Amino acid sequence: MAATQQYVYPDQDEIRIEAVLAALADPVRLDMVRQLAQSGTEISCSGFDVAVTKSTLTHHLRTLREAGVIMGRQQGTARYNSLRRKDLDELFPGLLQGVLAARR
Amino acid sequence: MAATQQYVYPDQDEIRIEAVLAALADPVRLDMVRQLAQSGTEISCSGFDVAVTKSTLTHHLRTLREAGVIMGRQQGTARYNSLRRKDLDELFPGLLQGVLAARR
DNA sequence: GTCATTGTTCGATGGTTGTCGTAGTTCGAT
DNA sequence: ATCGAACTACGACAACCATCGAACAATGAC
Repeated sequence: MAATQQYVYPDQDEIRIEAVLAALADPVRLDMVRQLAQSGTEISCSGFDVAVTKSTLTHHLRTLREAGVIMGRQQGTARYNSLRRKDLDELFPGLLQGVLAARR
Repeated sequence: MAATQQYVYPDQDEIRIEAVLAALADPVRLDMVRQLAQSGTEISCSGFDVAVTKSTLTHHLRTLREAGVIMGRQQGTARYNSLRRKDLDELFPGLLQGVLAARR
């Protein structure tokens, strides 16, 4: 199922800081978040520049989604992912900014 | 060895964001950091209010120390731990603030 | 319909980690 | 010098997790 399935995203008040931190702690996922933040737009699954297989990428996207870090929009066979920046900034003001300020 | 041993702390420029995030992602460690931030002072190992055994506490303190989140000062048999707030704020401005803003 | 593209799901696997109990070490006080 | 208090170190164990390959599902194009 490449597309039809509808995912459940945590409401803003269901986002837990521990889950967000754990999601951001992995190098691959942190890189994905950086790419999302830097692009400022949506990125399709295949659009991420990461050195893992498709199935591993799906795993990371699910982790980020369930933590409340990203949202997904379906279009055709493609799924476009975007940062939940507003939700995160409201809940944890400064967190994303601080994380993204880290030198790579 | 309760005291004599000198630990090596990462220099500020050796602190990696991934390690900091992983250190903060654990509920017990996050709670310890919250206690440090709220108290504004040092807390001895036995001064933390956590529901784990001493050996587990030592493990968490080591994780926080090696990630660059805390420093330790030896005095007698006690080790006083403090937040490396200045180092973290300089490296990742807003991160600590955002994490601490999270509702418990 | 057939096929390529896109993404998910399902084991399996190896590595990491949080937890504990036990033992050991250092320091200060008696 | 003996004792207790404060931590640390080590081994063990269960749980979790990042990774992959292979198989599957849905969409769009031909």
